[in-house]
Amino acid sequence: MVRNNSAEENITRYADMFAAMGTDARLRIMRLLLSAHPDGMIVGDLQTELGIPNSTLSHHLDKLKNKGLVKVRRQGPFLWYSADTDVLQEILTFLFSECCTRNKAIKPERIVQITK
Amino acid sequence: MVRNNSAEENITRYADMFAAMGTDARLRIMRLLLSAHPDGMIVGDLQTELGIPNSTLSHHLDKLKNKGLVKVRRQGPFLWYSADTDVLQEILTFLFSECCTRNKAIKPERIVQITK
DNA sequence: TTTATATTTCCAGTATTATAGAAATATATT
DNA sequence: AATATATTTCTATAATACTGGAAATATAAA
Repeated sequence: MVRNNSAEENITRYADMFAAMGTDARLRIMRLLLSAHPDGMIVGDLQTELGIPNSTLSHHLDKLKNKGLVKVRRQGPFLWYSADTDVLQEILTFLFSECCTRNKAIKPERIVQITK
Repeated sequence: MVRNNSAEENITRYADMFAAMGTDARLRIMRLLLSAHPDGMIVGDLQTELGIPNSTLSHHLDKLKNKGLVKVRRQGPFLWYSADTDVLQEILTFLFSECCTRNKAIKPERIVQITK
């Protein structure tokens, strides 16, 4: 997929991704998937871990998938969901750019411990 | 304000902040305020710049203020809104921690150009 | 081909959010 | 006090999103 990378033309896309992470349930899903990276987790285990009804969980996963935050692969009867780290990196880079690079509102060293 | 800083107990708070940045209008507001940091901008100029009706803009600013992303100060008849960089730094640190530190799903150098 | 398990889709109810015109409030100026 | 400007609050509507039970689908195993 060819992706326009100028911040200006991607605002809506970033806003949508923030919205996708903008509920308690979905942010917890992302955290769980990151903790299980790169394998990810199957839906059933997410459900057990989070205590969310299957259909509700399925809707959340669908939204995360649609906004590009997670990927899925099937293995037999199981669906393995995993965090899309390329996209998460894009989000981090966007925020970092807006706050630290473009506008120097925040000093990078307040976010990253730069070890020499 | 004493703030619990363990990620686990702050998930809902972070989710709310992502949701606050999760619309086109509000993400554009944040970008504008960052570009005008640290002074910020008055509501009228935001309105002119973004072309949003005053009452709609006021609701968006209210949400951003409530979730802690912006601060306000009055100067005569003008309200100056500015990005709360302490809170933005918290968000960046949270994301960085989840993706890079806690789980090593993303390498830090893919986000920050570390210049020596 | 029957049965079991995993997950989604269908459907619907409820809640939340976004939008914006009009009226109200707050501050300043004359 | 009267007027002007800035911004919010009131009020309402429409749109979107969250939730979850029940039925449907997909895969595998016996």
